[in-house]
Amino acid sequence: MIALTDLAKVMKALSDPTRLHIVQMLSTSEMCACDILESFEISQPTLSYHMKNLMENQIVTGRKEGTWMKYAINPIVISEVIKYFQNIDTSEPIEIGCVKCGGLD
Amino acid sequence: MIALTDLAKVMKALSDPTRLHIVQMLSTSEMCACDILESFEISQPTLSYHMKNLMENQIVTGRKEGTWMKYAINPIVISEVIKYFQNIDTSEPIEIGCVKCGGLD
DNA sequence: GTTTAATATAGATGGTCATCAATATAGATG
DNA sequence: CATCTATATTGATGACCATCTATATTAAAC
Repeated sequence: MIALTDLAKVMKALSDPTRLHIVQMLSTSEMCACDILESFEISQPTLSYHMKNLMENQIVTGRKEGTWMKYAINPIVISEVIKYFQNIDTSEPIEIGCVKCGGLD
Repeated sequence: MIALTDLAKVMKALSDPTRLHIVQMLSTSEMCACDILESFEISQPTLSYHMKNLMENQIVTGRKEGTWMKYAINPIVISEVIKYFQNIDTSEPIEIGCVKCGGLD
């Protein structure tokens, strides 16, 4: 199971609409930076900054091919994130009742 | 499907270790603020700030019971988050090849 | 080897965030 | 109503973020 601090970093990396959109684009195919850039209204350095962020948090991988940088999703981290949220989702909310305020009876 | 801008807000709300931990605690039972507070080394106003954040982003619900505020997970938003990631995960990465750099011939 | 194309880095800037101490509100209880 | 308890709001602060322009690096191509 992924550590909470690491998960928080992954979430922070995904807390920007531009990066979320990039991840979505990469889910269907590996892409180079130049092609990703065309889909956005941001400058080239800003895209580079976003890609660095996504790579540092293991969300995407990058490989150099000549002058191009080809980016792809890292499915391992994605499935770790899914595991965490499925764990949240499937835990039946139980009425335990807290120490001070009671709750059930 | 949830909009990317809304999803980004949810992700931002979940990009803090304290809030992630709170969500994890709430996954097993509804809790009052006072009990949540005991698990952390933060001040009461800081917890209140985090809970407001989680509520504004629909991640948790809150109901007043006397002086106590009882918080619970909102499973709907959690499942929306899961949907996004599953969509990323299950899309087979296809080598499409970009306009400029080719890829597959 | 000079030019051109793709990407990265540096520096600056306005904005947002997590936190705290202090104070306010709201409800229960004597 | 005075008091105590639980929670919320306010105002301040240092840290981090997304973005830009300008510049550097890297690799291909001529």
